[in-house]
Amino acid sequence: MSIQAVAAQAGVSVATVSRAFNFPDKVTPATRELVERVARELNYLPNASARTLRTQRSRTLGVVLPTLLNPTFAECLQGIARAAVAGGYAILPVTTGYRLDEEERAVQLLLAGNVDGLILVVSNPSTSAALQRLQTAGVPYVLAYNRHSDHPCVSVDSEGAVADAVTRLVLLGHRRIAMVSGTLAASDRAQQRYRGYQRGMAEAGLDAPPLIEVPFVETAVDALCAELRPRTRPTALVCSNDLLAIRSIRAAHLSGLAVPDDLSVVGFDGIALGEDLTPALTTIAQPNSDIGRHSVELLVQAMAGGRTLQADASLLLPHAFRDGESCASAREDNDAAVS
Amino acid sequence: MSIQAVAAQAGVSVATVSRAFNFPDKVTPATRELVERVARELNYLPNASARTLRTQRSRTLGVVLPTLLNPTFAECLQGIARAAVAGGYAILPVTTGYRLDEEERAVQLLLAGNVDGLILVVSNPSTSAALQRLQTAGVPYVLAYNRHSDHPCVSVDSEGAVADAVTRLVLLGHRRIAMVSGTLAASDRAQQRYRGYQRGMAEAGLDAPPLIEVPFVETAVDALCAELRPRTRPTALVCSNDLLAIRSIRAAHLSGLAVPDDLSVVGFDGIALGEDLTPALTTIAQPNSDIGRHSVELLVQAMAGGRTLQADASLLLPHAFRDGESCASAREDNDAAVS
DNA sequence: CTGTTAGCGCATTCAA
DNA sequence: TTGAATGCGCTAACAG
Repeated sequence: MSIQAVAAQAGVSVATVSRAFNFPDKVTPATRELVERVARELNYLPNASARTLRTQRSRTLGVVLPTLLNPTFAECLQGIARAAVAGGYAILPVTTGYRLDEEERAVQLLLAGNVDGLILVVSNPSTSAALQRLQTAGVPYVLAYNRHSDHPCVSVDSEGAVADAVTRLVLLGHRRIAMVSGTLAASDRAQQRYRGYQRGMAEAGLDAPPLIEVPFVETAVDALCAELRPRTRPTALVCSNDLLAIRSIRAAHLSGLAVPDDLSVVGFDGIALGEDLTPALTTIAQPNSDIGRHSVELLVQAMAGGRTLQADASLLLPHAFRDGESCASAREDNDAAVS
Repeated sequence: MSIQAVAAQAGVSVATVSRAFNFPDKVTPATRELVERVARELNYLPNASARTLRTQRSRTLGVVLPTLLNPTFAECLQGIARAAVAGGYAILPVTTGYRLDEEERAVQLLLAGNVDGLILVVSNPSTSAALQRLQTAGVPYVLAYNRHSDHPCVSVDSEGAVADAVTRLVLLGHRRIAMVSGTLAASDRAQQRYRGYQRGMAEAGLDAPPLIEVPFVETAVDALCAELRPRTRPTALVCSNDLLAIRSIRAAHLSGLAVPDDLSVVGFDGIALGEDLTPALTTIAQPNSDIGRHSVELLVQAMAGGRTLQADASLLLPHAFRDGESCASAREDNDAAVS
């Protein structure tokens, strides 16, 4: 069903049909209605490829995310989708599974698909070959969650947030506070959060035990259990994301520890699911949906001006410490337990 | 960066460049390498829109899902993505938020985008206007999770699975078994699962209390709490999906009930997260990733033959009762509690 | 093995 | 206000 067919059936030229759709004001109300009626009857849909080819714009935004199995990114994507539709854009989401080669492949795919701009969560902005490509291609983009002074980013102050969380735990009487993180090398957020942990511990004058580093994708509850052995176990765990926090709680249970009585657990991300858990997850909540929304708005705004986004357009969104039930005061006998 | 530029730079015709990419065997190794080198130097990417317009195929599959906030569909999408890549297809996922108008809008968008085929989870195959459109458009499609004798579907026997689950609960000594479901009208799966519940109860000679129906999207833990009031409360809950099961466990906790000691909870879906929870979710596990994979394979196979998929190609995949910790024998005093 | 050329469906000049 | 004609980038005849 092409514009030709509609034009023929309506007894007008293809140009008129095109105008009736794109500039309704530029045709007589009579002809417009005629065209619309015929189009409807014929089930006509403007061909997106042809339109993109002709106009050199697709009104589509590419979205590159690590995974949708982490609700954080699913929530963000929903924010992106909503804002994109509102701005008259479609989205084309792709996941990378935290793999660099996939990151590059994704950007390549999206570029070939003529997206007008990109929103991406990359492993590490400093070293991302995908970003390099984008820069040279001159395609507007914005990073979400990532934080880097050379790129336009929409993020939160992960480092400060974690440092604050550590301070809270210290105020609750905790001394042995450990951090659980996904593979540091695979995520600049993990690195920032780890720095925040180190800073918080240092400020409290506490020794930071070695980072408990586990894979992002697999469950690794067993590995976590190993870290909760009685003699050396921490009384509080700061987790680099909510999924890890959930697994840590599981590991505690398997190790015979009660949360929060024997072990406090703090997450990071603020996934909605966390509030429905028992114990409800105590976490540093990011405005995931808003991160998506703002990313779109920044991008669309820049594109409207025919510009690419610059680093100085970066946005730092507020986070919030969300009090749940997975965190409590250190018990007296905990000190005994670890000594 | 167009094929023209590459051709000029390499000193060959555009046809040769095209061949070098699409039929490497049809050009001399020398020219192929030349073209490849030049293309790389120029950062050339074949324009997908132009290619689609010309060939009338996009090598893209549209995917219509209710939401990605339910990990079930995120897991399925991952299966789809993996299989699609393996088959040389890209995917274009869209969510509908369980809304019919969005369902139709999504199909429209994808059709305009020239997808070669669609995988969709619709509200109700019988009444879906979107499906109607697809049929008349003659575009190949397959339904995932939905089950209907007039359409090609990849699904599990939800009804039988829930009936079996009820039987298991009865064997554990439960008599007051209630069902928690999302809005029935918004999902044929919910309807099938409810029928399974009714059948299971009937077969056990038990009275089925009224369905506890809550919204799909909101949390509705409060509403669930209301259903757990002492005098009439069930001793076991069969939930139409894992998210509802999680919320039910939360509601139990808020109501002062222990799971599984005071209340058994069975979910449906088998989301990976469920295994990391405490208590680990007892659930009817669907092979979410496989549902996605098989959907793609069926579709790709049909498209390769230039056909649309017919209802008789439908696949019924095996489900499994996954034993967790949210389910236990009915306690003696439970009968006292409800009497 | 390689080049020339037409046309996919559409938006957009330029004329009328 | 409308129509005719051009070309976006590419692939697929067809010719050489």
